[in-house]
Amino acid sequence: MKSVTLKDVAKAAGVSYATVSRALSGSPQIGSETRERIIKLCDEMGYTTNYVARSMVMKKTDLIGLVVPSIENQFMSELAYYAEMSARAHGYNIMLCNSGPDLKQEKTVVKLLLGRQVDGILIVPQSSRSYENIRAYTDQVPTVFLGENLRDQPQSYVTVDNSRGTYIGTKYLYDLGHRDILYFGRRHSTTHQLRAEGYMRACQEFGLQQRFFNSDFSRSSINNGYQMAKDLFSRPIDYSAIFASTDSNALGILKAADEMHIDIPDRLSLIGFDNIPSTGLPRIDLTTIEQPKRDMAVQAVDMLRDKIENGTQGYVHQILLPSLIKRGTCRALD
Amino acid sequence: MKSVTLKDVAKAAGVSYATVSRALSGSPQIGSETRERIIKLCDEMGYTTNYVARSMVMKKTDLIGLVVPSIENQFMSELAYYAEMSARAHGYNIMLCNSGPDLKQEKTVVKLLLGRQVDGILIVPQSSRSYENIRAYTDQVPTVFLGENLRDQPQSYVTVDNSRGTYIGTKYLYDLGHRDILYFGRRHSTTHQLRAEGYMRACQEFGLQQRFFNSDFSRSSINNGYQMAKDLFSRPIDYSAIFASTDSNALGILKAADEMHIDIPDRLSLIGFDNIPSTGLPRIDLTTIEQPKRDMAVQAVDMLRDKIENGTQGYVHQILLPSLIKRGTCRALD
DNA sequence: ATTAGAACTGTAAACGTTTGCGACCTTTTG
DNA sequence: CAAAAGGTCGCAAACGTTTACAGTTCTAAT
Repeated sequence: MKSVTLKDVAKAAGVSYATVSRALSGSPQIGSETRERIIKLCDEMGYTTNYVARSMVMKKTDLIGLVVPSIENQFMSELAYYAEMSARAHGYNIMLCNSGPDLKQEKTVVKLLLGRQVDGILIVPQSSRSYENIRAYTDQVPTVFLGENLRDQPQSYVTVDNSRGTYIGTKYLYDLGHRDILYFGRRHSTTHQLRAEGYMRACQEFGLQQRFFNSDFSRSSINNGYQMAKDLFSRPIDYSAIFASTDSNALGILKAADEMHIDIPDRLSLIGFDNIPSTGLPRIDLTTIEQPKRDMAVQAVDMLRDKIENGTQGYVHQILLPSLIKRGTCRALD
Repeated sequence: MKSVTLKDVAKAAGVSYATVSRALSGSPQIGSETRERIIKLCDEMGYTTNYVARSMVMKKTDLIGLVVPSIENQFMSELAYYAEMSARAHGYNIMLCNSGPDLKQEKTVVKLLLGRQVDGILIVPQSSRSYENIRAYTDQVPTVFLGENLRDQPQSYVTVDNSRGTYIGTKYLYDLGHRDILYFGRRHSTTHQLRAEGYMRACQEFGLQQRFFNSDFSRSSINNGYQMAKDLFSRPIDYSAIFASTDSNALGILKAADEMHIDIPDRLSLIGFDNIPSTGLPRIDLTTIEQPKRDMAVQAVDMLRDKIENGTQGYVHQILLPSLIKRGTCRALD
């Protein structure tokens, strides 16, 4: 359990431990025979450099704190996957924290990460209020927000063009012949406001009536969508398509529709948003708007690295393009 | 960006920094007025203790390395979620590493975690060979394996009773009247060998013929299952039920069956293993065997904590009970 | 008044690195 | 042949904590 230190190999090599350190770090002021001898010895003795000691003097931990509301969420776990891969490829490790449902815990874990001396923080915020929530800390450490649009807050973030996503989605439905499109979802967070805006813009452009059905749940989940959809379907269905603000909601709608024998897509077309893996499953085959999660993740760590390594001070709002994934839940009318 | 240290608040309080440290750690040998004054001051000055410095002297980082093949996998992200929550509740933070598909990278990240001085490692192994793969490191740091059965290797692990899982699954099919049950999946890893064994045991007990269709893919994914199932369904279907060794495979089978108009469950009953969230989706509604992921995760961190904090030396094999989740893909015959 | 003891606080070492600076040795140059 | 230059290497400080030990002050008892 006792690990071998620089001092140990120095003693074995008959040099000072400064020399060993330099040999390992490839300093030019070390003779090549000495270097090779030392490196070989390190290998034999199983030396691995102690990163916490190194962090101490370097004032840099090569650690990125990743805070997500819940890693079991498909959207976030995919972001996390690409973020970790990309970070590690650049020498950083990820410290993972679930911020759970409440803002208090989000604040707690950010504070905790600060104590851990992370070089930067990558955060998938719980809501648009997260910015206010952790503002006290964001000037103490490079931070980039991921997945949520913070509008013109003075913070770096990367997100998709949510408004454009719903726009191209409704345009798609319009082109399919739909004239009565219901928008299903909440509009509390900025992200969802923007999604609603894209729908509204398309409606205006194509001369459609704007019709909203708002979920009052704070979190969009399959079950919440299901509950709301049951309510929705208990009333007359005088629309031919539903645009669900998230895939989770769409899945809930799908469940309710199946239960109430409302055929999707024959009776009703349905489109979601996010393109979480579940939407591609057999029988589900949900038409949706893709968020380029991989690009989002790697761009976010690139931005963070830039802040960390170059001390870049300003903030950048990176808005990536969503795309339409045509699958089986939308049908052409007539 | 410059953070405030013990020395800073010591100067402000007019005491030595040892006193501040003691006040914060609740040492009994500090006057209560001094303590409160110092604590208040720390608050005002925004002091947070530097964990890397603390780790240096304490020889303990309160860090647990979590290595999973891929965090985007639903099974693993759920394990990770509960593991992180439970770990943090006990004062530990999680360092996340994806080990990817190859053993080399698994070894690399474990080594990396060692350099980071983690107190322990929680690993969801890529296969049963992972034990051999990282054996060189498992005696340098407390380690527990999660999700894979290592049989009687001298290592701690927590897993489900895989054999029992397939046993109760086939028994369920038998009770439903099925007499020709095909087992679909590979048998390379120990886990899958055990699953096959449970099926075989049930077949023997109920006098059924054992019928295997082996996937030769090393990873079970929806697409691999789909490819194999297309092959399978191109031959005569002289069985009434399929036991898929994983939910992913089952989902692939479902897709192929739908495409080839083989009705599930009417023509064919289908049962999976793992109970990943996708199986509960509308229209999917896959009958499956549940792995108690939450219990597995918290038990694993409990075991790890025990090793870390009490220096427990032996190893324990924790085998949890699987359970049958009855859903819509199995039908009673006649 | 002296002192034993308690209560509190300060000093300094230690943890394992990195790196500026100085020292030594060898080689080259005038 | 002397001295400058260049190539190697060691010394020691620093990073921010924790904690054993020593030191100081104060109370209370003799």
